[in-house]
Amino acid sequence: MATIYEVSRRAGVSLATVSRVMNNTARVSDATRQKVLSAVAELNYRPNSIAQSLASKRSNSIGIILPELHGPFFGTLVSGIEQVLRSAGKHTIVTVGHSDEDKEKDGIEFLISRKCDAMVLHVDAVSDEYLETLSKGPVPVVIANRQVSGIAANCIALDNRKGGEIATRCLLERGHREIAYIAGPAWKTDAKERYAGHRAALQAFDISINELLVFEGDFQESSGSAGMDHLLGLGRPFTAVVCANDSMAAGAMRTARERGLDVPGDISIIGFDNVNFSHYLFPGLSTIDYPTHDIGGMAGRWVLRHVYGNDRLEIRNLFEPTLVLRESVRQNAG
Amino acid sequence: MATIYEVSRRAGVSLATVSRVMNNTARVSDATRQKVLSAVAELNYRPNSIAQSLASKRSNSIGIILPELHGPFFGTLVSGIEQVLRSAGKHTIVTVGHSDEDKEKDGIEFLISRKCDAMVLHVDAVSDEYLETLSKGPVPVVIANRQVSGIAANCIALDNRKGGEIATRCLLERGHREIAYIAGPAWKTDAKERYAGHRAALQAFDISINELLVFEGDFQESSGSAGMDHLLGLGRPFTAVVCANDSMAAGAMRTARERGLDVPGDISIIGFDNVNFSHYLFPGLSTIDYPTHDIGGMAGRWVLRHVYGNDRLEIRNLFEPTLVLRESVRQNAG
DNA sequence: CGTTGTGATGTAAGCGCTTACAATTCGGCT
DNA sequence: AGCCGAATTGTAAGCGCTTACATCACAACG
Repeated sequence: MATIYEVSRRAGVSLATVSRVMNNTARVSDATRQKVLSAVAELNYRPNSIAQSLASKRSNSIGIILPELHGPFFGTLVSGIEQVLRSAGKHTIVTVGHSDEDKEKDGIEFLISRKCDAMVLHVDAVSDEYLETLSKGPVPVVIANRQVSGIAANCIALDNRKGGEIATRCLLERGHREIAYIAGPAWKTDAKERYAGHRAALQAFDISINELLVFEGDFQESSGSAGMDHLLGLGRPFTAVVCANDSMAAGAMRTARERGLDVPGDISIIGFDNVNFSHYLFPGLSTIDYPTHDIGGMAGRWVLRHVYGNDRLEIRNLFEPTLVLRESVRQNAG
Repeated sequence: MATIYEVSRRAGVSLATVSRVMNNTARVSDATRQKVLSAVAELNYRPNSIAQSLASKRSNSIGIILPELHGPFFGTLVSGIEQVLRSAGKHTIVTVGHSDEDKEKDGIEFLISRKCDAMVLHVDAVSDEYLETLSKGPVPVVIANRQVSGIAANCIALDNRKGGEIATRCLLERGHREIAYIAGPAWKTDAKERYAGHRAALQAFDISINELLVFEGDFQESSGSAGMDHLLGLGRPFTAVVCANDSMAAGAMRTARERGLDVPGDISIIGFDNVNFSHYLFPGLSTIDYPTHDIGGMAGRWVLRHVYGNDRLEIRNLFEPTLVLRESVRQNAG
């Protein structure tokens, strides 16, 4: 591979000049620019970006850390980030944290050692304090899908609470009064907030929460099934169930059908996330749209703005969830 | 951030010695090793991997290029790659090609300039020749989910043809004789092979292909719906339809139901890929399992073996598809 | 006691680029 | 002609590390 040195020789100019035309970092006369450009073309020269990074202390790469890479959710998120960053000539280094504190920290350390210009973090095992400290450090941090109070400006998230509220309100407005809830793991922030939204909606309708009708799942389909089983076994009547995410809703729906219930005839179900498969379900799953791609894109814009100085970019920190109404929810006949 | 120089000063040894203990690249007495290690700890030193790469001409990073990042498929693939590479201390740079020739080439150029030690490519727009030439170049290439004849050893793929055969055979063995086919885009290699498998299976049962019952879709759900509409409009009887992927199968299934047909009562449907949502469908979709995660993992192993010299690793180039039987396929009563 | 071999450590030359600073050129004025 | 400042180009010092090679200390040996 040709180096900048060979280009400079062939063009008959200095290293610095070549560097300048490559990076458009200073005025160069048209004549020399042409000489350089043709030397570049002849030698098929491509700057070694590793060397560039070392010399400029800019790596032009952004680290991303996610809980997982498979599944419908995170791919969409990375996709959003990558798209805006790539179009600005930056690139992404992706690594996973498996929702494990050590692995998450490890991944972060790794990205730092890789001299990323910034990091986009989607982590759930490390503490808020850790993140606050981290954000004081040398490498800028944007936190996706989590709100850390001390560093709100670095967070790009969905208003989960409002989402939870909308979901339950949708049911209430359709006449449902006995509403069960299949929650996410209580230690996860988003799960907590969705649940808080649920309670707020009930309260707004002057309905007291029946703790019996709440089941704590783990965001997996199987726990949706288990939750539905549990709820049905209670013998307490209910006409609708809110699930804290679509996977659990799918499990719940399946189990309800297996128990001979009709959805939405006997029971309405609403999920959360609007993942890719939710409209494939039968009946189509009503849910709360999670603008994952947009949130990813916004995280990318945040970086462009705060790290690469593109000040014209508007940043929004909190995204609004919206209702997606499909067949799984129906007016309560009772 | 501390540099190796500061560590060497604090430990009272030379740069080289610090480097040696960091990389375990030569014998160092226990005493000095301890001195170095504690200096490292005190300064919280982390090698600058950019500088390492420049000096060693090893970047310890592997480039990945994919058509897209969202959707159920590619996330799983990256996940497989990342997992095995990460556990070997390597990392991944991900970029997308959008199935567009220029973008794919651009992405590849980018990864090369980034001095990746190797590239894992999942591309469909560039030509076989381009890939063959590329593989002769300085950076090793492994090609996922595509078989390029000249460089078979660099390809990790699924036997799509056999998969197509298994799908159709599954229907044939259950008494179906009038079998429709909703194909993928004819210019995609995998679509072609799956279709070839379909025809082979029919042939093995001495059934001649009815071209009328073949519809070319584009792998999207909507074209599955369109395909089903088209087929039903033909007025020719058929008792089963093979879809070249699950998304189209989902569309076909939905449309069949909307037209008042029972799946699998009136018509059996089988898909291909076994994507995450296929078991969420109602009825559960029978399909051909695509071991995406394993294929990704194998691509990672290929790199470990051929680039980092881990010779003990076994490489398999062709993966066998397997049948996943769910409710959408039933014995033909007629 | 001088040699020699061996293991441990140090020295210093890059890796390919960026960038502060110095040098040069050149047009416009007086 | 002589001078000045702006525009252009060149020089060279790093960026933080790896690694070939040199050096050193020391034990074993004849």
